[in-house]
Amino acid sequence: MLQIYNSLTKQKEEFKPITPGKVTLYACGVTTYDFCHMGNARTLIAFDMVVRYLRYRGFDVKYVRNITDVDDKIIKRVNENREEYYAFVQRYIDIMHEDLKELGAIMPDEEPRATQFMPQIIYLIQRLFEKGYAYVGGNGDVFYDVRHFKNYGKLSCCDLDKMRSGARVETSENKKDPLDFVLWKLAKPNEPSWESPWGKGRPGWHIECSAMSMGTLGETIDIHGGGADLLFPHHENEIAQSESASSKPFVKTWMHAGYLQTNKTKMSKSSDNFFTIRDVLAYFSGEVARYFLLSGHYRSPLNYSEDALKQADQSLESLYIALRDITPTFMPSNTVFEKYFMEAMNDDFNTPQAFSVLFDIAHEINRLRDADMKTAQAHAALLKRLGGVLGLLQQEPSAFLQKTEGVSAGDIDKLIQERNQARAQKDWATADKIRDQLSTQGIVLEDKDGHTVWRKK
RNA sequence: GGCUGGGUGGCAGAAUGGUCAUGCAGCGGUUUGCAAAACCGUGUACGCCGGUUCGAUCCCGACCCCAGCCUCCA
Repeated sequence: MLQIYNSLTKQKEEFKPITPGKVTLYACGVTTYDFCHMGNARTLIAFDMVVRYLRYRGFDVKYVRNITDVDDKIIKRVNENREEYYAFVQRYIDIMHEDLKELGAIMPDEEPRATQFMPQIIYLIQRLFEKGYAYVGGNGDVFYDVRHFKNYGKLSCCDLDKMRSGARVETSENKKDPLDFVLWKLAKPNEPSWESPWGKGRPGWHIECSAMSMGTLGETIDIHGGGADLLFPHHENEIAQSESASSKPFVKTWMHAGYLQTNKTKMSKSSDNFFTIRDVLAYFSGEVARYFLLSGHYRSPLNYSEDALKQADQSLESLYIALRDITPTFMPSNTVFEKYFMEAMNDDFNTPQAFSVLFDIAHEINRLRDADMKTAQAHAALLKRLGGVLGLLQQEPSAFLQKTEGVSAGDIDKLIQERNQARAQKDWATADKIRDQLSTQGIVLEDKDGHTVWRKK
């Protein structure tokens, strides 16, 4: 039984899709005005893992991840760069796609962009007017009237009046209530704009996701999620808009990924403590970065450090060593490993626990490979399959273990030959000298069963 | 001020009322020409103080500390 923690009810619930066997899932993507950082990657990879596991469990998942391509920050950057708007946005979309590919992410089935949903957005705002939830403010912008929606605050669990006492809520004479938020914002000069019944302008931040979620997946969907920082106000506002327009529940299960931290504080663009995906990929492979991101439970904070990445690299290496020089064959029967793996993942996607099962299988392969190659091969097949559910271990082991920089495989083989000639003559001094030489170049040699294999260190 | 999560061994990071997380690193052993890898073994970990209990890291209460949201944020 798959259990998922629902941010709306604050508890784990048995997951039952609205339509048996099918899952509609919407993940909030990124705003494309800069390189994605590892915090973005964490959330993106968390949902990637969720989709993969749901599919492994046999669900027919429709996976939608949006792109926010209208936004104040984008406009600001575009004007600073004096760049053409769509060219700027497209550049960062391409970069995001490249980065996510490196991290082994699957593509969503649909990737809607806010700018492609203007008619739906405008229609949604019209519906909100008809039902009395929208009004034109003092400055001509269109606002959502939170006072009208009695369930406002049900996700982020805040009392309207208490939130107001926080004093960090910006007041404005344009709004009826400080918490009211913009649905449609009138354009200023040099801003991209779209025609609407309320004048040329652009949508507010939250309305686009409501329009895209309902437009691509329906008015009530199974899973909607994003980073924990979207709980309020973004997701709260999405609920308000969507449910007051459709009079239906918007989302059954809300999922939120925990923060990636650096030095125990949240990694974010505004704090200037972030590392982009590319920063990490300059030193570690995408698979190592992915392993790291999944090495903590998706809802827990995860601490980013170079050391943590190194540990991920080492861990992944030992899994690949188990898969080295072995041909995965058929699935083994009667093993308890897959059962344990599923139990871990069924418990709100407990990837750290699932990892421990992967290591159990790796140990089993290493124990069996001399005594019972056939069973070892079967376990190798299982390890690769379960690793695949997490988007890991799909490379050839040699591709992971022998990724060299600076030294060519041909040169290494030549030196290994020389060394083995020396070894045959028991010229240990020469042999060790060659090994030390390779070692300084980051190459480790292993002598086994009369031949020598190498890997990067 | 309101609200949400946390505090686990050198590091990362899970579960759990009483026998093992797991990984990385370390140590001892087997193996090896020496190594490496692998295998076997190895650690007085659970913020502080009370309480419940035959027994608590895990339940309850107080306290301390940390992070986060309440403003753009994955």
